[in-house]
Amino acid sequence: MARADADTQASTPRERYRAQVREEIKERAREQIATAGASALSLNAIAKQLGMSGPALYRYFAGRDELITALVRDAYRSLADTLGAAAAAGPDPARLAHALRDWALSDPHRYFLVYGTPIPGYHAPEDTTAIADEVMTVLLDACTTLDADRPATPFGTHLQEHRTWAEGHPAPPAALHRALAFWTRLHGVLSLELAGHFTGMGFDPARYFAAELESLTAPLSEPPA
Amino acid sequence: MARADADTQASTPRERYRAQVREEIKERAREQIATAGASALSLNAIAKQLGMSGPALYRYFAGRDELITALVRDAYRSLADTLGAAAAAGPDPARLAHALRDWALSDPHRYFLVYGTPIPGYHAPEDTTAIADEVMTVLLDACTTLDADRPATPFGTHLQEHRTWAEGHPAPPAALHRALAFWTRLHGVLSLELAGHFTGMGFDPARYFAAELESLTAPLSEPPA
DNA sequence: CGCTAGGCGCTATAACTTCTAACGGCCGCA
DNA sequence: TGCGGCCGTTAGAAGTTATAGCGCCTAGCG
Repeated sequence: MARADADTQASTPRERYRAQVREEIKERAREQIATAGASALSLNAIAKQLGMSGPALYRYFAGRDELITALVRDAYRSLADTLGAAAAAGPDPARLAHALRDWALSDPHRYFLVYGTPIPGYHAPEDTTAIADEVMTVLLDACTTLDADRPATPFGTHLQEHRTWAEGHPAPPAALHRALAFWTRLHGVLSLELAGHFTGMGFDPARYFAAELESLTAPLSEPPA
Repeated sequence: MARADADTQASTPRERYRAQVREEIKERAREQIATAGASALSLNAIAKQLGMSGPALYRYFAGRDELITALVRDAYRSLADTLGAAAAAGPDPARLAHALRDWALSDPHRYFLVYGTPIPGYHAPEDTTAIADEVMTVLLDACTTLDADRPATPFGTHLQEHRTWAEGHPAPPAALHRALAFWTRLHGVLSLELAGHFTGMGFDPARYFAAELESLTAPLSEPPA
């Protein structure tokens, strides 16, 4: 679970207390987001829930934006840890996919903190892009074992020539292409499922996810239909 | 373009004026969303831009929610019209895909109004689900011409047994599967691209979109990598 | 042509939000 | 044991959504 947040480890009792309160604030924020959405997050309400009044929260977070940023970073971290743990059990893409789906379903709002509608003014801090790289590396590892000596697709060669996102990774073109497809196709399914766009359509999202996964792990072919 | 909104056509001069003001309010709202995001939409600011003050807007929209709902419905309508127009030029899935991408790129925020992070409390009005059906029908038409007599995939047979989303449509199982994949895969690419998750990765989003599209239109195979 | 009812926009107000400023008390460290 | 710094407080400014009630102006009817 890798629950050792960078916040939690502290030396002095003051810092320890501070980290604890920060964590509790984030917990309440998560609850609030789950019930009313990220846009309705109210610092005042959180403070009231914690028994302290209004501006006290500003000792812990510079403002609403910084609180949300912290939540986004935690979500990214949680995703990377989850996929990392799954990868540790074996570099199987299917295992990764199901870990991703379980992670997404276990807390949809957390998923949307990472992959949801972007906020125009908001710029992700550098460390989140580092975590994003981490995620891509895990994916690339799994795909590299899968198509070690697969011929390159046309788009794969384009990726080979523009692989700043896989700078130091030894993945061949086919693996680059597959990793990218892995990411976007599974996101396509999960994002629509979590947003409720499948409700009332009748079919089983889990089975469709499995079908898409199969199109991703199949040795070479597998049509969409 | 199908710019004849249901609002615009009115008989009495009063209703005409009212519809015009409503349209202008929505226009300003769109501008504001484009620059600051939907969550930062301010009725007060809109009113100020229109030269009238605050509560006057409530004559035209019951509140922030109803304004956003109207914008969502317009966005849905625009999407359905765009795809419908593309389909009228021929039931080619590739044409539909490019129409979709052009539509998405021409106004990313409009795309996220339809497919973005859902707001927990918010329930889409019935007519939007009707429009969603309309979109799916266009997709199913295109896919039906493509695999009229294609053998059913395993998941395709599941879809065949749970096709409440394609109730009256004559699409065969293979077409059902392909239409669904069309939707989710292209959404996967577009959603990540519009949200900026591809920036800095180096490759060309348009080429990747084309590659995914090819995986969707290929007669039977085409691997991800 | 004139009169009236209703839509329209206004101000005032309430309740809410984020966030800054200044004050007091407690806690931990030396 | 002292004292510096962190913490939480209240007060307040500026913003938001939304309601209430007032007048004007106009469209439409007699």
